[in-house]
Amino acid sequence: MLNYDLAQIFYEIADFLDIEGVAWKPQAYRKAARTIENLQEDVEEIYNEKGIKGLLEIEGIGQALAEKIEEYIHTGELKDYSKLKKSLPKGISELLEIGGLGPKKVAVLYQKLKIKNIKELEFAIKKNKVAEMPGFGQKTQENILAGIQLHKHGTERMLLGEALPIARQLVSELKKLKEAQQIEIAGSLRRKKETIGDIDILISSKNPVKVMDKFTSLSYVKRILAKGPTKSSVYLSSDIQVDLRVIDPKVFGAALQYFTGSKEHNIKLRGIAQNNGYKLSEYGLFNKKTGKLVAGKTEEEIYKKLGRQYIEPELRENYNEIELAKDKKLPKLVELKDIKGDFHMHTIASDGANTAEEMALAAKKFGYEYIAITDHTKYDRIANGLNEKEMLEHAKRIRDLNKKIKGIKIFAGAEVAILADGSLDFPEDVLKKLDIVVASLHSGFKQDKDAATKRVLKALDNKYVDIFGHPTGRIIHQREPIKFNMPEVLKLCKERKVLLEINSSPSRLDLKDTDIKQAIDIGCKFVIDTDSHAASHFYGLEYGVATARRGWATPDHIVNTKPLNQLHRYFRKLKL
DNA sequence: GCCGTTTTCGGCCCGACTGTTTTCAGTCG
Repeated sequence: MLNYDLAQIFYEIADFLDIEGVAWKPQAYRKAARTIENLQEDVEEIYNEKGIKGLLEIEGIGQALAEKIEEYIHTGELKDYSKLKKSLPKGISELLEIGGLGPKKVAVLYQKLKIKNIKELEFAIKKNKVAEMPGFGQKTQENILAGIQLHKHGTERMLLGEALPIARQLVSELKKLKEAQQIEIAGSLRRKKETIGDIDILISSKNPVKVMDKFTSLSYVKRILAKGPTKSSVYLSSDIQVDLRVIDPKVFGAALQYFTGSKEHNIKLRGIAQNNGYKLSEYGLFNKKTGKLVAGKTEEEIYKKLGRQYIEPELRENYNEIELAKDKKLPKLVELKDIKGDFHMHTIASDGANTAEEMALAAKKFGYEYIAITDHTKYDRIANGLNEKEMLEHAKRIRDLNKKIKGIKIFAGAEVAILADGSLDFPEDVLKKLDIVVASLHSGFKQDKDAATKRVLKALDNKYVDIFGHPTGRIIHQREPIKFNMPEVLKLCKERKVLLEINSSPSRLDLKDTDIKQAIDIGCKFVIDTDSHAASHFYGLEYGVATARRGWATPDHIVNTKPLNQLHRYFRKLKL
């Protein structure tokens, strides 16, 4: 995929042009970068199929940028980009990553103080040089220094599964205020992105000052970045930024819509508002001519006025949802309450924390109708994987649990390792004695694309494999997804009726949203599993469901929304 | 640099907060 590299280059060009003080072009480059980054197809394929014309069809790509993409496809280089890189020093774009520093200030620092990177900036601050610059001052200098510290601390985004509990705790604290009316989480957290940059919370209240005072004095607030009557920003002791906005109850829906984003979704929606004689902002939808408020109390009425059905937050990424909403063609997304079971979990037999019985009882309490217990196999020694004999004995004990525990069906399965050559860790005569087989990659993540594709295709061609577990093997912030040919593997899954797992573990979320969308287009089916290693992990199911929703999945795409008596349609060996 | 039911030229999302300056530019989301 050239998309990622090209997008990064366009972003960097935008930064360079910004520092040079060039107007408007940076926005155009950034817009193009965002579009390319989010594109489903590879720009190189588009170019190979339709040439420059195909590139021009992409939103935000005109003649000049299309030619640049063409140049990059042919030569792997961009002359204009190289030129810019030569004229400005290398570290300069990292200066823009520091909070409080934008292109104008960076330009001043570079031109007047010859500052080219963070190190030189720190040195200049120590000598008090920065405060003396025009437009700067003592306070600005301090803020830049604090920004440098934060930048060093790591700008890594927080996992959805880490941020959501923190946000919910804040919400419950703020709910105690009698001045607070409605209160909602907004931003990427409401859209349930896999990682979150900061937490956005909206409150409607007629007494903003009181709300802000309470918020900024919460015990886990470490530093106040800004405090005003409508907006305050703080850093928590857990090093995450929280923005709180106080909204007039009359336009709470408009604010919620605006602050939920995404940016791309909102830009598109504003354009539609403009074309229809409206102006849309966080303060409501206004008639452009009369200036009169026409909608704002709820999100629903805003979308309705703009001729759209309501769009779920998880879909608001400008992936065609605004167009489909016009014809009321958006899918009815799967919900947490639709999920009736779980096909992937571990016990103390391998690397889990609870016994099979404890897991089954907890699963029943959680509301599941059925589960499969799927411990590791012998190749995964580090996870205390079971050999064939141990697994079959384990399976018998699991099946026997059904006599003891009523009100939940317990299947005996295994999470079988896919070996480097694509063979499975257990022979077929053992696999066929298990109710459910999850096949997963736990090694060889550095294989090249061809080898990995062959390996996965061979493994999934085994007629006893029911589920492809956490397919890409990625661990967010830690391990890249394994590089196999995704469309080819998805096609095989469809043909062989292998179910794709959407793994709910917050650091996996694998398949991820965009892969799920692609798999749906190809015609695949899924299961949403928790991969629980302890009874408490069932509560992570909501992250898997959120990811499925971001991938446009409906209940019909997800096999574990089906009742127990229909499961035999999706699993070959299941005896009910 | 992009784009067009206001436009092939002249716009480009828009409002809050901060700090420096003293009426506003820069930054952020």
